[in-house]
Amino acid sequence: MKLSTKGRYATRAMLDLALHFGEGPILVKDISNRQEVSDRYLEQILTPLKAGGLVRVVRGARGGFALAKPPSQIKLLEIIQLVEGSTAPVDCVDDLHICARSGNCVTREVWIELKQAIDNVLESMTLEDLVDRQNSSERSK
Amino acid sequence: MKLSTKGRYATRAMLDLALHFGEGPILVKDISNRQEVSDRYLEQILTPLKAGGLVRVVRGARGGFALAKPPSQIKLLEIIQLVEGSTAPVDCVDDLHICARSGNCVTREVWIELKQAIDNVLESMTLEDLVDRQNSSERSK
DNA sequence: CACTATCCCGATAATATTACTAATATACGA
DNA sequence: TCGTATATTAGTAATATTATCGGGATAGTG
Repeated sequence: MKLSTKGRYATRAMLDLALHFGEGPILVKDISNRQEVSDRYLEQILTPLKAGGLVRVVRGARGGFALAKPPSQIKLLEIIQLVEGSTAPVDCVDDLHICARSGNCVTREVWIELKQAIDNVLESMTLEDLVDRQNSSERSK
Repeated sequence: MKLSTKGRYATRAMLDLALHFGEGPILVKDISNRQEVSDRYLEQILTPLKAGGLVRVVRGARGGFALAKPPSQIKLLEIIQLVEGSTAPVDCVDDLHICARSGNCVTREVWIELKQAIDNVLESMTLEDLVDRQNSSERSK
């Protein structure tokens, strides 16, 4: 039940962009430096986020990445789904036909409930929530 | 966020044992046949469940595996934890020190909430619940 | 226009995990 | 003491993940 680095890095990169929202294009290199991850790898992770319309890109000199929408309109679930695919803990949750047993499999029902619990958390949280938390934890130092 | 086959097979094997609770030792081979998984691999999966005290073993002729407690006293969370380790989606949830950023990392708080949501579901469900569901879905055929 | 900054794309290397197999040791019961 | 069954340990093939690299496309800048 581990989240891969894609999901973690993507979330951190998006939070980074949210913290700099409104400042124009941000360099991948700046994000990767602040977040201490490989910039080449981060590029790959940003690609599906661009394709999914969560970030917009300015190419060429003075280019970079920026959120395509305000942080309040980006749910964590969207980020995770774009880089990791479904949050289903088992594939049969999304596609009944990959396992002949799915029709009357009681464990499948458990995995469905699990997915719903996960989605509830990630659906209810936006980048703005993270920004707020970050700010208030900074202030309390 | 995928559950490995260990978690899935272990859950199904334990449900199988629960359905045969009270019938004495059950052969690994019988479980693996019914559940259509490799018996060699299933043995490996049962090992941590034995170590964790969820199943008891009778070696030698007429041996096999059986639940160590009634199905009502075995939570799915215990099964998953024994074969997969923690349900934490990211390692820093269990051990703050594996990442220097953990001290003031807001994404970590999200992963903590996620783990709690997962545990809530798995904690509230026992093997008996699964047996009941299975029986009532059988009857409704 | 030439130059440079920046993202884009495809390939692939390195590593880790998963799923499974093999062989041998050990225990129990008749 | 023999046959049946699990225990234990080591090995491995397949796959997925993580990360790197080279070269190319694009857009500002002077």
